[in-house]
Amino acid sequence: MGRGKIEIKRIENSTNRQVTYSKRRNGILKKAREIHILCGAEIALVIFSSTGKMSEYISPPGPTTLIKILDKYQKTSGKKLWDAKHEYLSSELDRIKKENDNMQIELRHLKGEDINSLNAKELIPIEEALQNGLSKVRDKKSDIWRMMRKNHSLEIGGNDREMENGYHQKGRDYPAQMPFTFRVQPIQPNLQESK
Amino acid sequence: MGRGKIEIKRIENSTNRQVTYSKRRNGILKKAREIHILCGAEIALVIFSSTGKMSEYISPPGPTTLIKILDKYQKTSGKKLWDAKHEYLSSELDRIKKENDNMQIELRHLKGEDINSLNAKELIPIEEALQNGLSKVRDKKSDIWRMMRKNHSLEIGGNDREMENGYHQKGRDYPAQMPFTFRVQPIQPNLQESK
DNA sequence: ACCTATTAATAACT
DNA sequence: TAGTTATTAATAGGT
Repeated sequence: MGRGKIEIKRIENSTNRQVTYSKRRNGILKKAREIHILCGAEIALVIFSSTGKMSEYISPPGPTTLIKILDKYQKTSGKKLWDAKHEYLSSELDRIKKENDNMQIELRHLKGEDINSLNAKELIPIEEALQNGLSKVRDKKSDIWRMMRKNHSLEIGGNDREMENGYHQKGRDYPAQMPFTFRVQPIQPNLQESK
Repeated sequence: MGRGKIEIKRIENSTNRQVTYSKRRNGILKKAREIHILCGAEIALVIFSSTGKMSEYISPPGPTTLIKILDKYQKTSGKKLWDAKHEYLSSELDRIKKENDNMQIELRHLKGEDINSLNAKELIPIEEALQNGLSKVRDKKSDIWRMMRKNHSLEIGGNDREMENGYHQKGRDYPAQMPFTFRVQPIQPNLQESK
């Protein structure tokens, strides 16, 4: 497409090569834009001229588009772009995500959620775990209760300084069934998030 | 350049779009090859069709060319690629690790572990959760049991072949409180860590 | 940079 | 999905 046909081989005349580069680069960038607009393709195009000047066209505009495209490139082609460290991070992430999912499931089961799909045999260990946990927690609570009565003090836990005010009702009787029902206290922050 | 001029805007007809994509993709790949050969440009081109199919053209052939081009891209443009990716992975990892830790703690507490440091007030929600979970699991087990009795079959779960030995004690009475207490069975591995 | 003859790409059709 | 062709688009070589 020009005043004459040319062979596709390196242009030796350097001026000519530059000119051709410039023209064809514009052509490709335009084509890239067009295929993106016309066909919704995602496209990442980076060119360096032989003199080191860079041009780029990267399709859905956005600062992370190139990264996303390169990520997809890796997954699709199987070729590695990021180094070993990144690989390590990626695999760690995958591993922990899986662990997370498993814990999520176990937690839900212990809370009695999502158990409709389980059969009796699968329910047994869950029930045992719950029974076991419940015993331990109740024992612990009883321990604490006994200690408090023995000391005639209501301090709970050795390091707990927030338990002072209005709390020394010595000799109060607690019902046997539910020895502790604290209707008191500044609300403690949840257990969650030990950072 | 065709039987008619077209506007550069998304082609709505999907078949048409697909055909045009295919043709233009070939066109761009050819142009990319040509500018590389004619002008000695380095070029990295990755395209994904809207259906996710990838095509690429990467110029001086070689397994590390893309990486080199992207390195140059970073230096030339000042935009981060590796670092941005790295930072993203790191923060994701941190976030999920925290989530993981929290679940770990909650799980251990539900199992009655690591509860010595908890005070009575902290034990209450745990006990409630356990009580609640236990009820739900027992209800579910009862459901299953009832269904099984109705069907005059002791098969537990459709695919369970390990339920044979010593198990068909027809007519055994189960105490009302604890309809199922399989004191049998190979101990099931704990739920933990399905890897 | 611009011009334009010529080749190359491709839109519509089969 | 792959070929054909009329037409438009890109561009080589010249100014």
